[in-house]
Amino acid sequence: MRPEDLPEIRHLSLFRDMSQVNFNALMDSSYAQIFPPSLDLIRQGDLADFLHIVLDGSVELYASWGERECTMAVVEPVSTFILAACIRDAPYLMSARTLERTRIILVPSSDLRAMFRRDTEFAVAVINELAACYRSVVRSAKALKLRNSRERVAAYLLRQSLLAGGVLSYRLPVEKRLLASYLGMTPENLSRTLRALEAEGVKIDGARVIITDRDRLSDLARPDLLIDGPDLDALGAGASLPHARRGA
Amino acid sequence: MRPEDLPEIRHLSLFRDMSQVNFNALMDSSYAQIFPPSLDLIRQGDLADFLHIVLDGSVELYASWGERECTMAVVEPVSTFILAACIRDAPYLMSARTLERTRIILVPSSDLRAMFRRDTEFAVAVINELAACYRSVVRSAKALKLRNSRERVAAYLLRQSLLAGGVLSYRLPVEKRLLASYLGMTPENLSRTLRALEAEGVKIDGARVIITDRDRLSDLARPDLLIDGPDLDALGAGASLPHARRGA
DNA sequence: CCGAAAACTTGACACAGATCAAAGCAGGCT
DNA sequence: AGCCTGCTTTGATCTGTGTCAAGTTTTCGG
Repeated sequence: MRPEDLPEIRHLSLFRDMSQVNFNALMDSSYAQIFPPSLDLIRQGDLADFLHIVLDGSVELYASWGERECTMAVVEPVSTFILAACIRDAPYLMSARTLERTRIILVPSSDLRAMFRRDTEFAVAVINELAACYRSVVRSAKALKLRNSRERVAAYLLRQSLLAGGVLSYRLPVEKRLLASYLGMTPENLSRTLRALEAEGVKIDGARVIITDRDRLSDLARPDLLIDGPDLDALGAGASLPHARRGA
Repeated sequence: MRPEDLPEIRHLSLFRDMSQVNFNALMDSSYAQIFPPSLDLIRQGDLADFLHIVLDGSVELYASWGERECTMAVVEPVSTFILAACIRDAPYLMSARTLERTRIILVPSSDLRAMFRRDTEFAVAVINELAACYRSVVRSAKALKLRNSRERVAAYLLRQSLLAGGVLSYRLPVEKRLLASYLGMTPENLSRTLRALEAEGVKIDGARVIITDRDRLSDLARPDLLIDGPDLDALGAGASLPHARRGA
Protein backbone atom coordinates (compact mmCIF):
# COMPACT_ATOMS: atom_id res chain seq x y z
CA MET A 1 0.00 0.00 0.00
CA ARG A 2 1.31 3.47 -0.80
CA PRO A 3 1.66 5.90 2.09
CA GLU A 4 -0.29 8.53 0.16
CA ASP A 5 -3.32 6.24 0.11
CA LEU A 6 -3.78 6.31 3.85
CA PRO A 7 -5.19 9.84 4.15
CA GLU A 8 -7.76 9.09 1.46
CA ILE A 9 -8.94 6.00 3.27
CA ARG A 10 -8.84 7.70 6.61
CA HIS A 11 -11.11 10.35 5.17
CA LEU A 12 -13.92 7.86 4.45
CA SER A 13 -16.81 8.21 6.86
CA LEU A 14 -16.28 4.60 7.83
CA PHE A 15 -12.76 5.25 9.15
CA ARG A 16 -12.83 8.94 9.90
CA ASP A 17 -13.75 8.78 13.57
CA MET A 18 -11.85 5.80 14.86
CA SER A 19 -8.68 6.18 16.89
CA GLN A 20 -5.41 6.55 15.01
CA VAL A 21 -3.95 3.51 16.70
CA ASN A 22 -6.84 1.32 15.65
CA PHE A 23 -6.82 2.70 12.15
CA ASN A 24 -3.15 1.88 11.85
CA ALA A 25 -3.74 -1.61 13.14
CA LEU A 26 -6.44 -2.20 10.57
CA MET A 27 -4.27 -0.89 7.76
CA ASP A 28 -1.32 -2.95 8.85
CA SER A 29 -3.18 -6.15 8.24
CA SER A 30 -4.50 -4.90 4.92
CA TYR A 31 -2.82 -4.84 1.56
CA ALA A 32 -3.29 -3.25 -1.81
CA GLN A 33 -3.65 -5.04 -5.10
CA ILE A 34 -4.01 -3.96 -8.70
CA PHE A 35 -6.34 -5.74 -11.05
CA PRO A 36 -6.71 -5.56 -14.84
CA PRO A 37 -10.03 -4.61 -16.48
CA SER A 38 -12.90 -7.11 -16.63
CA LEU A 39 -11.48 -9.27 -13.92
CA ASP A 40 -13.75 -11.11 -11.55
CA LEU A 41 -12.85 -10.07 -8.02
CA ILE A 42 -15.61 -11.80 -6.17
CA ARG A 43 -17.93 -14.63 -7.03
CA GLN A 44 -21.28 -14.55 -5.31
CA GLY A 45 -21.55 -17.40 -2.85
CA ASP A 46 -17.92 -17.20 -1.77
CA LEU A 47 -17.21 -16.50 1.84
CA ALA A 48 -16.54 -12.85 2.67
CA ASP A 49 -12.90 -12.72 3.63
CA PHE A 50 -12.11 -9.11 2.88
CA LEU A 51 -13.69 -5.73 2.93
CA HIS A 52 -12.78 -4.06 -0.35
CA ILE A 53 -11.82 -0.41 -0.74
CA VAL A 54 -11.60 0.98 -4.26
CA LEU A 55 -8.76 3.48 -4.65
CA ASP A 56 -8.55 3.77 -8.42
CA GLY A 57 -10.66 2.47 -11.27
CA SER A 58 -14.16 1.15 -10.77
CA VAL A 59 -15.95 -2.04 -9.88
CA GLU A 60 -19.29 -3.44 -10.96
CA LEU A 61 -21.39 -5.32 -8.45
CA TYR A 62 -23.70 -7.74 -10.16
CA ALA A 63 -25.93 -10.65 -9.35
CA SER A 64 -26.55 -13.75 -11.36
CA TRP A 65 -29.06 -16.55 -11.39
CA GLY A 66 -28.55 -19.33 -13.84
CA GLU A 67 -27.75 -17.70 -17.15
CA ARG A 68 -29.20 -14.33 -16.26
CA GLU A 69 -27.34 -11.54 -14.60
CA CYS A 70 -27.95 -7.95 -13.64
CA THR A 71 -25.94 -4.99 -12.44
CA MET A 72 -26.66 -3.95 -8.88
CA ALA A 73 -24.20 -1.07 -8.47
CA VAL A 74 -20.95 0.43 -9.60
CA VAL A 75 -18.39 1.41 -6.98
CA GLU A 76 -15.99 4.28 -7.59
CA PRO A 77 -13.04 5.65 -5.63
CA VAL A 78 -12.82 6.17 -2.80
CA SER A 79 -15.34 3.86 -1.25
CA THR A 80 -15.87 0.44 0.20
CA PHE A 81 -18.01 -2.47 -0.81
CA ILE A 82 -19.53 -5.67 0.56
CA LEU A 83 -19.35 -4.49 4.14
CA ALA A 84 -22.50 -6.36 5.13
CA ALA A 85 -21.24 -9.77 4.05
CA CYS A 86 -17.98 -9.20 5.95
CA ILE A 87 -19.85 -8.36 9.09
CA ARG A 88 -22.13 -11.32 8.94
CA ASP A 89 -19.23 -13.57 8.00
CA ALA A 90 -21.57 -14.81 5.32
CA PRO A 91 -21.38 -15.61 1.60
CA TYR A 92 -21.40 -12.67 -0.76
CA LEU A 93 -24.81 -12.07 -2.31
CA MET A 94 -23.26 -10.30 -5.29
CA SER A 95 -20.33 -10.82 -7.58
CA ALA A 96 -17.83 -8.09 -8.41
CA ARG A 97 -15.73 -7.41 -11.47
CA THR A 98 -13.44 -4.57 -12.45
CA LEU A 99 -14.64 -2.27 -15.20
CA GLU A 100 -11.16 -0.89 -15.78
CA ARG A 101 -7.69 -1.23 -14.29
CA THR A 102 -8.44 -0.97 -10.59
CA ARG A 103 -6.48 -0.64 -7.38
CA ILE A 104 -8.08 -2.07 -4.29
CA ILE A 105 -7.27 -2.34 -0.60
CA LEU A 106 -8.24 -5.58 1.06
CA VAL A 107 -9.07 -5.48 4.74
CA PRO A 108 -9.43 -8.89 6.42
CA SER A 109 -12.99 -9.16 7.61
CA SER A 110 -11.98 -10.90 10.82
CA ASP A 111 -9.93 -7.84 11.83
CA LEU A 112 -12.89 -5.70 10.93
CA ARG A 113 -15.23 -7.66 13.11
CA ALA A 114 -12.80 -7.58 15.99
CA MET A 115 -12.28 -3.87 15.57
CA PHE A 116 -15.80 -2.61 16.05
CA ARG A 117 -15.94 -4.39 19.36
CA ARG A 118 -12.89 -2.46 20.48
CA ASP A 119 -13.50 0.95 18.97
CA THR A 120 -16.89 2.50 19.67
CA GLU A 121 -16.47 5.27 17.16
CA PHE A 122 -15.78 2.70 14.51
CA ALA A 123 -18.84 0.73 15.54
CA VAL A 124 -20.96 3.84 15.20
CA ALA A 125 -19.47 4.49 11.79
CA VAL A 126 -20.26 0.94 10.69
CA ILE A 127 -23.80 1.38 11.93
CA ASN A 128 -24.21 4.53 9.91
CA GLU A 129 -22.69 3.02 6.83
CA LEU A 130 -24.93 -0.05 6.97
CA ALA A 131 -28.03 2.00 7.57
CA ALA A 132 -27.13 4.12 4.56
CA CYS A 133 -26.54 1.06 2.38
CA TYR A 134 -29.81 -0.42 3.47
CA ARG A 135 -31.71 2.73 2.65
CA SER A 136 -30.01 2.94 -0.69
CA VAL A 137 -31.16 -0.54 -1.72
CA VAL A 138 -34.65 0.17 -0.45
CA ARG A 139 -34.75 3.21 -2.70
CA SER A 140 -33.78 1.22 -5.73
CA ALA A 141 -36.24 -1.56 -4.88
CA LYS A 142 -38.95 1.09 -4.69
CA ALA A 143 -37.94 2.51 -8.06
CA LEU A 144 -38.08 -0.96 -9.55
CA LYS A 145 -41.52 -1.77 -8.23
CA LEU A 146 -43.23 1.59 -8.52
CA ARG A 147 -41.99 2.95 -11.82
CA ASN A 148 -42.07 1.57 -15.32
CA SER A 149 -38.91 1.59 -17.37
CA ARG A 150 -39.57 4.89 -19.11
CA GLU A 151 -40.07 6.59 -15.78
CA ARG A 152 -36.94 5.01 -14.38
CA VAL A 153 -34.88 6.23 -17.31
CA ALA A 154 -36.31 9.74 -17.11
CA ALA A 155 -35.70 9.89 -13.36
CA TYR A 156 -32.17 8.64 -13.86
CA LEU A 157 -31.36 11.27 -16.46
CA LEU A 158 -32.80 14.02 -14.30
CA ARG A 159 -31.00 12.86 -11.22
CA GLN A 160 -27.66 12.72 -12.97
CA SER A 161 -28.12 16.28 -14.09
CA LEU A 162 -28.70 17.32 -10.49
CA LEU A 163 -25.77 15.31 -9.15
CA ALA A 164 -23.50 17.01 -11.67
CA GLY A 165 -24.61 20.32 -10.21
CA GLY A 166 -27.80 21.07 -12.09
CA VAL A 167 -26.13 21.14 -15.50
CA LEU A 168 -28.26 20.75 -18.60
CA SER A 169 -25.66 18.74 -20.47
CA TYR A 170 -23.44 15.91 -19.35
CA ARG A 171 -22.00 12.58 -20.46
CA LEU A 172 -23.34 9.28 -19.22
CA PRO A 173 -20.80 7.98 -16.74
CA VAL A 174 -21.36 4.32 -17.65
CA GLU A 175 -22.00 2.25 -20.73
CA LYS A 176 -25.62 2.08 -21.80
CA ARG A 177 -25.55 -1.69 -21.64
CA LEU A 178 -24.64 -1.47 -17.98
CA LEU A 179 -27.13 1.30 -17.31
CA ALA A 180 -29.86 -0.80 -18.89
CA SER A 181 -29.04 -3.73 -16.65
CA TYR A 182 -28.96 -1.50 -13.59
CA LEU A 183 -32.36 -0.09 -14.49
CA GLY A 184 -33.75 -3.57 -15.01
CA MET A 185 -34.28 -3.48 -18.77
CA THR A 186 -32.62 -4.73 -21.96
CA PRO A 187 -30.14 -2.59 -23.91
CA GLU A 188 -32.54 -2.56 -26.84
CA ASN A 189 -35.34 -1.28 -24.71
CA LEU A 190 -33.13 1.42 -23.18
CA SER A 191 -32.05 2.53 -26.61
CA ARG A 192 -35.62 2.87 -27.80
CA THR A 193 -36.71 4.55 -24.61
CA LEU A 194 -33.97 7.15 -24.89
CA ARG A 195 -35.12 7.81 -28.41
CA ALA A 196 -38.73 8.14 -27.32
CA LEU A 197 -37.77 10.58 -24.56
CA GLU A 198 -36.59 13.04 -27.18
CA ALA A 199 -40.22 14.10 -27.40
CA GLU A 200 -40.19 14.66 -23.62
CA GLY A 201 -37.51 17.21 -23.05
CA VAL A 202 -34.16 15.51 -23.45
CA LYS A 203 -31.82 15.01 -26.39
CA ILE A 204 -29.43 12.06 -26.51
CA ASP A 205 -26.34 12.04 -28.69
CA GLY A 206 -24.18 9.02 -28.02
CA ALA A 207 -23.14 9.31 -24.39
CA ARG A 208 -24.06 12.99 -24.29
CA VAL A 209 -27.31 13.97 -22.59
CA ILE A 210 -28.83 17.38 -23.20
CA ILE A 211 -31.84 18.39 -21.22
CA THR A 212 -33.92 20.65 -23.40
CA ASP A 213 -36.98 20.99 -21.20
CA ARG A 214 -36.38 20.17 -17.58
CA ASP A 215 -39.99 20.76 -16.51
CA ARG A 216 -41.36 18.46 -19.12
CA LEU A 217 -38.93 15.70 -18.23
CA SER A 218 -39.71 16.28 -14.58
CA ASP A 219 -43.43 15.84 -15.22
CA LEU A 220 -42.69 12.45 -16.65
CA ALA A 221 -40.15 11.31 -14.08
CA ARG A 222 -41.94 12.78 -11.07
CA PRO A 223 -38.75 12.72 -9.02
CA ASP A 224 -39.28 11.83 -5.39
CA LEU A 225 -37.08 12.56 -2.41
CA LEU A 226 -37.80 9.12 -0.99
CA ILE A 227 -36.71 7.29 -4.13
CA ASP A 228 -34.20 9.48 -5.91
CA GLY A 229 -32.63 11.23 -2.97
CA PRO A 230 -30.91 13.72 -2.48
CA ASP A 231 -29.53 10.87 -0.47
CA LEU A 232 -27.21 11.70 2.27
CA ASP A 233 -27.68 7.99 2.44
CA ALA A 234 -26.16 6.56 -0.65
CA LEU A 235 -23.00 8.58 -0.71
CA GLY A 236 -21.27 5.44 0.40
CA ALA A 237 -21.56 2.27 -1.63
CA GLY A 238 -25.22 1.46 -1.60
CA ALA A 239 -26.88 0.57 -4.84
CA SER A 240 -26.09 3.38 -7.18
CA LEU A 241 -24.05 4.12 -10.26
CA PRO A 242 -21.28 6.70 -10.70
CA HIS A 243 -22.38 10.31 -10.82
CA ALA A 244 -22.16 12.40 -13.91
CA ARG A 245 -19.46 15.04 -13.55
CA ARG A 246 -19.93 18.74 -14.02
CA GLY A 247 -18.45 19.80 -17.33
CA ALA A 248 -17.69 16.26 -18.49
CA MET B 1 -46.24 -1.82 28.89
CA ARG B 2 -47.02 -5.15 30.48
CA PRO B 3 -44.31 -6.74 32.60
CA GLU B 4 -44.70 -10.01 30.73
CA ASP B 5 -43.69 -8.27 27.49
CA LEU B 6 -40.19 -7.50 28.67
CA PRO B 7 -38.74 -11.02 28.41
CA GLU B 8 -40.03 -11.32 24.86
CA ILE B 9 -38.36 -8.09 23.85
CA ARG B 10 -35.23 -8.90 25.74
CA HIS B 11 -35.06 -12.13 23.79
CA LEU B 12 -34.77 -10.35 20.44
CA SER B 13 -31.27 -10.54 19.00
CA LEU B 14 -31.21 -6.76 19.00
CA PHE B 15 -31.58 -6.53 22.78
CA ARG B 16 -30.32 -9.90 23.92
CA ASP B 17 -26.72 -9.00 24.63
CA MET B 18 -26.91 -5.52 26.11
CA SER B 19 -26.53 -4.92 29.83
CA GLN B 20 -29.63 -5.25 31.98
CA VAL B 21 -29.28 -1.70 33.22
CA ASN B 22 -29.20 -0.30 29.74
CA PHE B 23 -32.06 -2.47 28.62
CA ASN B 24 -34.14 -1.20 31.51
CA ALA B 25 -33.27 2.37 30.69
CA LEU B 26 -34.36 1.90 27.10
CA MET B 27 -37.62 0.28 28.13
CA ASP B 28 -38.32 2.98 30.69
CA SER B 29 -38.47 5.62 28.01
CA SER B 30 -40.61 3.41 25.77
CA TYR B 31 -44.31 2.80 25.85
CA ALA B 32 -46.79 0.37 24.41
CA GLN B 33 -49.76 1.24 22.28
CA ILE B 34 -52.60 -0.75 20.71
CA PHE B 35 -53.84 0.06 17.25
CA PRO B 36 -56.97 -1.10 15.38
CA PRO B 37 -56.73 -2.89 12.02
CA SER B 38 -55.92 -0.97 8.84
CA LEU B 39 -54.52 1.98 10.69
CA ASP B 40 -51.68 3.99 9.26
CA LEU B 41 -48.84 3.97 11.77
CA ILE B 42 -46.20 5.65 9.71
CA ARG B 43 -46.31 7.82 6.63
CA GLN B 44 -43.24 7.67 4.44
CA GLY B 45 -41.40 10.96 4.55
CA ASP B 46 -42.12 11.58 8.22
CA LEU B 47 -39.18 11.88 10.53
CA ALA B 48 -38.22 8.69 12.36
CA ASP B 49 -39.05 9.35 15.99
CA PHE B 50 -39.51 5.81 17.24
CA LEU B 51 -38.23 2.35 16.70
CA HIS B 52 -41.26 0.08 16.52
CA ILE B 53 -41.51 -3.37 18.07
CA VAL B 54 -44.49 -5.52 17.13
CA LEU B 55 -45.75 -7.59 20.06
CA ASP B 56 -49.12 -8.76 18.73
CA GLY B 57 -50.80 -8.52 15.38
CA SER B 58 -48.95 -7.64 12.20
CA VAL B 59 -47.83 -4.64 10.23
CA GLU B 60 -47.45 -4.08 6.52
CA LEU B 61 -44.58 -1.96 5.28
CA TYR B 62 -45.37 -0.39 1.95
CA ALA B 63 -44.06 2.27 -0.37
CA SER B 64 -46.01 4.68 -2.49
CA TRP B 65 -45.27 6.96 -5.39
CA GLY B 66 -48.08 9.14 -6.64
CA GLU B 67 -51.11 6.88 -6.92
CA ARG B 68 -49.15 3.65 -7.01
CA GLU B 69 -48.15 1.65 -4.01
CA CYS B 70 -46.49 -1.66 -3.27
CA THR B 71 -45.92 -3.92 -0.30
CA MET B 72 -42.32 -4.16 0.81
CA ALA B 73 -42.66 -6.46 3.83
CA VAL B 74 -44.92 -7.69 6.58
CA VAL B 75 -43.66 -7.61 10.15
CA GLU B 76 -44.87 -10.14 12.68
CA PRO B 77 -44.32 -10.55 16.43
CA VAL B 78 -41.88 -10.34 17.94
CA SER B 79 -39.70 -8.12 15.82
CA THR B 80 -38.70 -4.56 15.14
CA PHE B 81 -39.04 -2.35 12.12
CA ILE B 82 -37.62 0.84 10.62
CA LEU B 83 -34.39 0.61 12.54
CA ALA B 84 -32.35 2.17 9.74
CA ALA B 85 -34.38 5.38 9.57
CA CYS B 86 -34.14 5.78 13.36
CA ILE B 87 -30.40 5.45 13.25
CA ARG B 88 -29.92 7.91 10.47
CA ASP B 89 -32.41 10.28 12.06
CA ALA B 90 -33.87 10.48 8.60
CA PRO B 91 -37.31 10.37 6.99
CA TYR B 92 -38.95 6.95 6.70
CA LEU B 93 -38.63 5.49 3.22
CA MET B 94 -41.68 3.31 3.76
CA SER B 95 -45.13 3.68 5.24
CA ALA B 96 -46.58 1.23 7.73
CA ARG B 97 -50.13 0.14 8.44
CA THR B 98 -51.61 -2.47 10.72
CA LEU B 99 -53.13 -5.53 9.09
CA GLU B 100 -55.04 -6.46 12.23
CA ARG B 101 -55.38 -5.26 15.80
CA THR B 102 -51.76 -4.74 16.77
CA ARG B 103 -49.81 -3.98 19.90
CA ILE B 104 -46.58 -2.09 19.46
CA ILE B 105 -43.77 -0.81 21.65
CA LEU B 106 -42.37 2.56 20.70
CA VAL B 107 -38.74 3.23 21.55
CA PRO B 108 -37.64 6.86 21.12
CA SER B 109 -34.99 6.88 18.41
CA SER B 110 -32.91 9.48 20.25
CA ASP B 111 -32.52 7.09 23.19
CA LEU B 112 -31.60 4.38 20.75
CA ARG B 113 -28.91 6.45 19.13
CA ALA B 114 -27.51 7.43 22.51
CA MET B 115 -27.55 3.85 23.67
CA PHE B 116 -25.33 2.22 21.10
CA ARG B 117 -22.64 4.74 21.92
CA ARG B 118 -22.77 3.61 25.52
CA ASP B 119 -23.29 -0.12 25.19
CA THR B 120 -20.88 -1.95 22.91
CA GLU B 121 -22.87 -5.16 22.90
CA PHE B 122 -25.88 -3.23 21.76
CA ALA B 123 -23.86 -1.55 19.04
CA VAL B 124 -22.72 -4.93 17.79
CA ALA B 125 -26.30 -6.17 17.83
CA VAL B 126 -27.42 -3.15 15.82
CA ILE B 127 -24.63 -3.79 13.33
CA ASN B 128 -25.73 -7.37 12.91
CA GLU B 129 -29.37 -6.44 12.58
CA LEU B 130 -28.68 -3.81 9.93
CA ALA B 131 -26.40 -6.08 7.96
CA ALA B 132 -29.14 -8.72 8.00
CA CYS B 133 -31.78 -6.22 6.86
CA TYR B 134 -29.52 -5.03 4.09
CA ARG B 135 -28.90 -8.53 2.85
CA SER B 136 -32.58 -9.28 2.98
CA VAL B 137 -33.46 -6.36 0.70
CA VAL B 138 -30.65 -7.26 -1.65
CA ARG B 139 -32.12 -10.73 -1.93
CA SER B 140 -35.51 -9.40 -2.84
CA ALA B 141 -34.06 -6.91 -5.30
CA LYS B 142 -32.24 -9.80 -6.96
CA ALA B 143 -35.43 -11.82 -7.15
CA LEU B 144 -37.20 -8.89 -8.74
CA LYS B 145 -34.57 -8.30 -11.40
CA LEU B 146 -33.54 -11.84 -12.20
CA ARG B 147 -36.81 -13.75 -12.16
CA ASN B 148 -40.04 -13.28 -14.03
CA SER B 149 -43.28 -13.33 -12.14
CA ARG B 150 -44.00 -17.00 -12.65
CA GLU B 151 -40.59 -17.92 -11.29
CA ARG B 152 -41.05 -15.61 -8.33
CA VAL B 153 -44.39 -17.18 -7.47
CA ALA B 154 -43.03 -20.70 -7.82
CA ALA B 155 -40.01 -19.86 -5.66
CA TYR B 156 -42.27 -18.26 -3.09
CA LEU B 157 -44.52 -21.29 -2.84
CA LEU B 158 -41.57 -23.62 -2.54
CA ARG B 159 -39.86 -21.49 0.07
CA GLN B 160 -42.97 -21.30 2.21
CA SER B 161 -43.20 -25.04 2.17
CA LEU B 162 -39.63 -25.28 3.46
CA LEU B 163 -40.12 -22.60 6.08
CA ALA B 164 -43.11 -24.49 7.40
CA GLY B 165 -40.83 -27.48 7.85
CA GLY B 166 -40.89 -29.12 4.45
CA VAL B 167 -44.64 -29.76 4.48
CA LEU B 168 -46.42 -30.45 1.23
CA SER B 169 -49.54 -28.59 2.23
CA TYR B 170 -50.00 -25.26 3.98
CA ARG B 171 -52.13 -22.15 3.99
CA LEU B 172 -50.91 -18.87 2.54
CA PRO B 173 -50.09 -16.67 5.52
CA VAL B 174 -51.17 -13.44 3.77
CA GLU B 175 -53.90 -12.31 1.43
CA LYS B 176 -53.20 -12.94 -2.25
CA ARG B 177 -53.67 -9.28 -3.01
CA LEU B 178 -50.83 -8.46 -0.64
CA LEU B 179 -48.69 -11.31 -1.88
CA ALA B 180 -49.12 -10.07 -5.42
CA SER B 181 -47.99 -6.61 -4.46
CA TYR B 182 -45.01 -7.99 -2.59
CA LEU B 183 -44.01 -10.07 -5.60
CA GLY B 184 -44.36 -7.06 -7.87
CA MET B 185 -47.38 -8.13 -9.87
CA THR B 186 -51.10 -7.46 -10.09
CA PRO B 187 -53.66 -9.61 -8.24
CA GLU B 188 -55.10 -10.69 -11.58
CA ASN B 189 -51.74 -11.82 -12.80
CA LEU B 190 -51.04 -13.72 -9.59
CA SER B 191 -54.39 -15.45 -9.84
CA ARG B 192 -53.70 -16.57 -13.38
CA THR B 193 -50.16 -17.58 -12.56
CA LEU B 194 -51.29 -19.76 -9.67
CA ARG B 195 -53.75 -21.38 -12.00
CA ALA B 196 -51.07 -21.96 -14.62
CA LEU B 197 -48.76 -23.51 -12.02
CA GLU B 198 -51.23 -26.32 -11.51
CA ALA B 199 -49.59 -27.90 -14.52
CA GLU B 200 -46.22 -27.54 -12.79
CA GLY B 201 -46.62 -29.40 -9.54
CA VAL B 202 -48.82 -27.34 -7.18
CA LYS B 203 -52.50 -27.30 -6.52
CA ILE B 204 -54.12 -24.14 -5.19
CA ASP B 205 -57.44 -24.21 -3.41
CA GLY B 206 -58.29 -20.85 -1.93
CA ALA B 207 -55.55 -20.12 0.55
CA ARG B 208 -54.48 -23.74 0.65
CA VAL B 209 -51.36 -24.75 -1.22
CA ILE B 210 -50.70 -28.39 -2.01
CA ILE B 211 -47.42 -29.32 -3.58
CA THR B 212 -48.06 -32.32 -5.78
CA ASP B 213 -44.67 -32.55 -7.45
CA ARG B 214 -41.87 -30.83 -5.59
CA ASP B 215 -39.20 -31.67 -8.15
CA ARG B 216 -41.20 -30.31 -11.02
CA LEU B 217 -41.93 -27.09 -9.16
CA SER B 218 -38.29 -26.88 -8.17
CA ASP B 219 -37.19 -27.16 -11.79
CA LEU B 220 -39.30 -24.13 -12.55
CA ALA B 221 -38.39 -22.04 -9.53
CA ARG B 222 -34.71 -23.01 -9.47
CA PRO B 223 -34.41 -21.97 -5.83
CA ASP B 224 -31.10 -20.33 -4.97
CA LEU B 225 -29.40 -19.98 -1.61
CA LEU B 226 -28.35 -16.45 -2.47
CA ILE B 227 -31.87 -15.29 -3.28
CA ASP B 228 -34.25 -17.42 -1.29
CA GLY B 229 -32.14 -18.18 1.73
CA PRO B 230 -32.18 -20.18 4.04
CA ASP B 231 -31.45 -16.76 5.40
CA LEU B 232 -30.02 -16.56 8.80
CA ASP B 233 -30.19 -13.01 7.58
CA ALA B 234 -33.81 -12.16 7.27
CA LEU B 235 -35.00 -13.64 10.49
CA GLY B 236 -35.27 -10.07 11.68
CA ALA B 237 -37.41 -7.59 9.84
CA GLY B 238 -35.83 -7.37 6.46
CA ALA B 239 -38.01 -7.53 3.41
CA SER B 240 -39.99 -10.69 3.80
CA LEU B 241 -43.52 -11.85 4.45
CA PRO B 242 -44.81 -14.03 7.30
CA HIS B 243 -43.87 -17.69 7.16
CA ALA B 244 -46.37 -20.39 6.58
CA ARG B 245 -46.89 -22.46 9.71
CA ARG B 246 -46.55 -26.17 9.99
CA GLY B 247 -49.97 -27.73 10.15
CA ALA B 248 -51.86 -24.52 9.44
C1' DC C 1 -78.30 -15.26 9.54
C1' DC C 2 -78.37 -11.90 6.24
C1' DG C 3 -76.44 -8.21 3.44
C1' DA C 4 -72.75 -5.28 2.14
C1' DA C 5 -68.00 -4.85 1.26
C1' DA C 6 -63.94 -6.76 0.09
C1' DA C 7 -61.20 -10.25 -1.96
C1' DC C 8 -60.65 -13.27 -5.64
C1' DT C 9 -61.33 -15.11 -10.35
C1' DT C 10 -62.06 -15.00 -15.29
C1' DG C 11 -62.22 -13.15 -19.89
C1' DA C 12 -61.08 -9.85 -23.55
C1' DC C 13 -57.92 -6.68 -24.82
C1' DA C 14 -53.95 -3.42 -25.09
C1' DC C 15 -49.40 -2.35 -24.48
C1' DA C 16 -44.80 -2.56 -22.53
C1' DG C 17 -40.95 -4.89 -22.89
C1' DA C 18 -38.24 -9.10 -24.44
C1' DT C 19 -36.24 -11.56 -28.13
C1' DC C 20 -34.10 -12.37 -32.52
C1' DA C 21 -31.65 -10.71 -36.29
C1' DA C 22 -28.88 -7.61 -38.70
C1' DA C 23 -26.77 -3.43 -39.57
C1' DG C 24 -23.96 0.70 -37.98
C1' DC C 25 -20.46 2.55 -35.06
C1' DA C 26 -16.64 3.21 -31.87
C1' DG C 27 -12.79 2.15 -29.24
C1' DG C 28 -8.80 -0.57 -28.41
C1' DC C 29 -5.04 -3.29 -30.07
C1' DT C 30 -1.25 -4.75 -33.16
C1' DA D 1 -3.56 3.49 -39.71
C1' DG D 2 -6.61 -0.35 -39.97
C1' DC D 3 -8.78 -4.26 -38.37
C1' DC D 4 -11.72 -6.50 -34.99
C1' DT D 5 -14.37 -6.94 -31.15
C1' DG D 6 -17.98 -5.42 -28.70
C1' DC D 7 -21.33 -1.75 -27.97
C1' DT D 8 -25.30 0.43 -29.87
C1' DT D 9 -29.16 1.10 -32.75
C1' DT D 10 -33.10 -0.26 -35.57
C1' DG D 11 -36.69 -3.24 -37.27
C1' DA D 12 -39.95 -7.14 -36.94
C1' DT D 13 -42.19 -10.03 -34.06
C1' DC D 14 -43.87 -12.31 -29.96
C1' DT D 15 -44.81 -12.89 -25.13
C1' DG D 16 -45.64 -11.39 -20.58
C1' DT D 17 -48.09 -8.46 -17.84
C1' DG D 18 -51.28 -4.68 -16.91
C1' DT D 19 -55.95 -2.88 -17.53
C1' DC D 20 -60.85 -2.87 -17.63
C1' DA D 21 -65.02 -5.06 -16.76
C1' DA D 22 -67.93 -8.40 -15.00
C1' DG D 23 -68.79 -12.16 -12.22
C1' DT D 24 -68.05 -15.21 -8.05
C1' DT D 25 -66.72 -16.18 -3.55
C1' DT D 26 -65.48 -15.01 1.05
C1' DT D 27 -65.51 -12.22 5.07
C1' DC D 28 -67.37 -9.58 8.49
C1' DG D 29 -70.55 -6.65 11.01
C1' DG D 30 -75.16 -5.86 12.45
